[in-house]
Amino acid sequence: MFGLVDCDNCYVSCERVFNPGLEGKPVVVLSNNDGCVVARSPEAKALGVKEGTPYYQLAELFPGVKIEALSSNYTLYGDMSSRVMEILRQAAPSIEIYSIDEAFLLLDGMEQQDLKRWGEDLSKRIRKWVGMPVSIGIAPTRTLAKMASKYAKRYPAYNKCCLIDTDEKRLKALKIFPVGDIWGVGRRYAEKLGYLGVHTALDFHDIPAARVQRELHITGLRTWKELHGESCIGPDIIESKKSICTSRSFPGMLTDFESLRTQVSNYAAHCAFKLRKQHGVAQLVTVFVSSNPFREDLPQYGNSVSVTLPTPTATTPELIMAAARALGLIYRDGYHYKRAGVIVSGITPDYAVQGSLWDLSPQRRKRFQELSWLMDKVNHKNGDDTLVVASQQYSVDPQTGKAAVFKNSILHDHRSPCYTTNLNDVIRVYAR
DNA sequence: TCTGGGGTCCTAGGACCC
DNA sequence: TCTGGGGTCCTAGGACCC
Repeated sequence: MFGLVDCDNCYVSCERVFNPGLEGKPVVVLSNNDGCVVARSPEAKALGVKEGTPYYQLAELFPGVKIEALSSNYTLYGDMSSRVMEILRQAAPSIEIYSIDEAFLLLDGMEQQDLKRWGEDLSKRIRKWVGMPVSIGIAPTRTLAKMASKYAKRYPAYNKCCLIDTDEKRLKALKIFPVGDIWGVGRRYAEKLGYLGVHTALDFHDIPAARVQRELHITGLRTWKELHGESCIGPDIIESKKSICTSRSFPGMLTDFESLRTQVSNYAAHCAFKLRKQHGVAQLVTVFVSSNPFREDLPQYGNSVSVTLPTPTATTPELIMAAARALGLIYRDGYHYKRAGVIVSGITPDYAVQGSLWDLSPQRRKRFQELSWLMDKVNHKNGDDTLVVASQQYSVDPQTGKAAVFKNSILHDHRSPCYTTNLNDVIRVYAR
């Protein structure tokens, strides 16, 4: 049997733990730059606030309604998440962390237990110890466990845990479950199935396997089998990523190469950091840029390019240089850039690096490695971006034409303090 | 004024190999 | 007149997830 534990309105719940005044009110959490709604409290959902709604439209869409809007605070959410995961680790034989707010439990050897009761107790414990409300689904396959967790979330009568352990319960659950809500069926597949008259999970369950394979390919067939009770979707747990991406939209728009390069340097540095953290090195650096698709009055441009490194590496200077070179290949004058990003891929473990004849000298490489290692150490101790490569803050003063320090800032005007990880933040709040 | 970020897998088609 | 067969690897695009 598999369990799926899903935090209810994860980001909003994290905020409410430290700010109980938000309880019972419509609350939303916003994306970077306070752009879009990415999380909603049940009250906000009930009002009809949709995920992805631009923040600035909330006032127009819901006039006269007081909706609490918070900037996202991923440091806080990440820390709260790891506390929940720690409890799960102690409770279940083994767990697979699926995302910041979800984990699968592998319940091997627990078939004889009263799993319904066990799940209810686990949910209660997490609520009590961490303050996080969670819904739990338990079933013979991961797809069915996901479905069960949605029932647990939707209907209070389940008492936070829904168990599907018989064919009767399975078919009953499938019957009223919208096909588009199945794990593995996205918007496109749901549309396609709709044309074929397939609207519920049971409709989907009842069509022949060959037809599923033809229309939805192998991935769709796996989902279909899972609904029949055959577990065939393996653990999706990736120890080390195959690609690492850092990208951002800018608060405004950038029009000159230097500003863009400064941003891209930052993203490359962040990719390098994440790469070192998983003890990997990357062979390929991809840079992409795009203008603002919402500004139809401006000329549009988007492009990406990849550069191959002579030797896979994870040092900050090398990745920044490669990214800057790539940016030079796709940058065009005359556009208003809204977004850029860096992707590193072709990742291999750092202990088995194949050298190249055309590479840096070993001495230079070694210095870059030591420098990167030192930066990680300092930044870990003193906070992110305490120590950066100069190009990460480079800018040209438009008045004087001289180089100046660039202050890179992402807007988050409504951010809560990092209650669990930053003492200074907490002191500041209490002082207020 | 203002519209997120980070991943994976599968498939088809082309390049290339013997 | 007439030009094979069986593979692998890579990439772009499309689907999915949170």
